[in-house]
Amino acid sequence: MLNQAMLRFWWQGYRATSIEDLVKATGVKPGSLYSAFPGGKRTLFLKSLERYSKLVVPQKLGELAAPGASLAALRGYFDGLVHDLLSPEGRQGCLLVNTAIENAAEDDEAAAVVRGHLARLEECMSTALRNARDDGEVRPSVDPAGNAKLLVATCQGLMVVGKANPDETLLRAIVDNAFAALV
Amino acid sequence: MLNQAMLRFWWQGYRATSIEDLVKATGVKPGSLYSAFPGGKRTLFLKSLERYSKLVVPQKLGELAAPGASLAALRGYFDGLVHDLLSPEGRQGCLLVNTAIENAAEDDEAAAVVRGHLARLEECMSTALRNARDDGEVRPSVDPAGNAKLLVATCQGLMVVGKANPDETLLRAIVDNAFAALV
DNA sequence: CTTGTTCTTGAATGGTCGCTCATGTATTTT
DNA sequence: AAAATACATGAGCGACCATTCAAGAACAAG
Repeated sequence: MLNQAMLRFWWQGYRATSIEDLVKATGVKPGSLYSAFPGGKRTLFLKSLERYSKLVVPQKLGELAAPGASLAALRGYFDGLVHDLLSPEGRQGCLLVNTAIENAAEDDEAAAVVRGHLARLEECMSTALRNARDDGEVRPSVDPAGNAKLLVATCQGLMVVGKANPDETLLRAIVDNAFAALV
Repeated sequence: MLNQAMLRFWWQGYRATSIEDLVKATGVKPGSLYSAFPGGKRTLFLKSLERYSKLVVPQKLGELAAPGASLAALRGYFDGLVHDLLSPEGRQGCLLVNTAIENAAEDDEAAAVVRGHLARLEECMSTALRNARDDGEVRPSVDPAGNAKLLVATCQGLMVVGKANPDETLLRAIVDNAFAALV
């Protein structure tokens, strides 16, 4: 049930997803839905965000989540992002990015989940950059903490651009140039 | 009327803005509204996008739109972005970024306006980078075309991050690191 | 089998949505 | 002044929204 809700919110957005959609998609009737999720649609949405954050995000992070992650893992994450944005199933982008735009301004709890995600992403990237620098894979002058923040922004931007213009050449150029700045 | 519509769509998003909102905000009654804008809400939205693109965007671009724009103008644009994201009136970010996330997947016409905006932005940044390189303000190895694409993504990402986490230190760090990679 | 309890159901609620159109009010033309 | 045309009005349309709740089904305990 929660999984279907997550998928719908992911694909269609919060406002565009109606309870009836979820009822039709899952077979769970309104009464059961509301007794299982007190607080209704919004609660369901917040739980969906958490589920996404705990199930989908780690899968997308892949090796990048490992403490020993290095430049290859970082690059792999970006390549995966590009691959997803170009595939029909990945066009919806990232639920948390969509939430940042659609809900963050009016829903502090949702914004907090997004902030948590961004912080985790930044941490992963920071360790990967530190490892890469220690291994001599990037310029010694690269500041891992600062460039992690930049790379977080870059991958959010990649998803905005990819959503409006899913062009492989363009997206690859963005990633290439982001990494060219590091070596 | 169109201006009010633009502001509402900008601040609240497409779905979250109802016709009644616009009627209340402008005093224009539903009948007049629909005879002035055949096609109803969606037409009004598309016209709002165009208005934004022609009125708000050039103002934000500032010197960056000039053919002689250089590194200072580019930096000025990013600083302006950060400033806006931190001010209460600027928290809504950019209407075209919001549209990319909320509507691009389901509305090709809206997506086309966003693509046009991104292309224009990329062009401005590309010229600014070329000028900067010719003036020796950035490394000679910097590829203006490629880095323009990257910077476009960076500023889209800046707005996503800024919407979820409007923290001055973080946003400034992103901009600083983006420009540090150029010199 | 009977009773008590939990879970499930879907019709119904009041509200809001985008949108229309008969009617009333200006404005122009004759 | 009268007629013709254009514009403005807002009550009302059917559809859909999130949500509730009385009634029924399924199950457990005695």
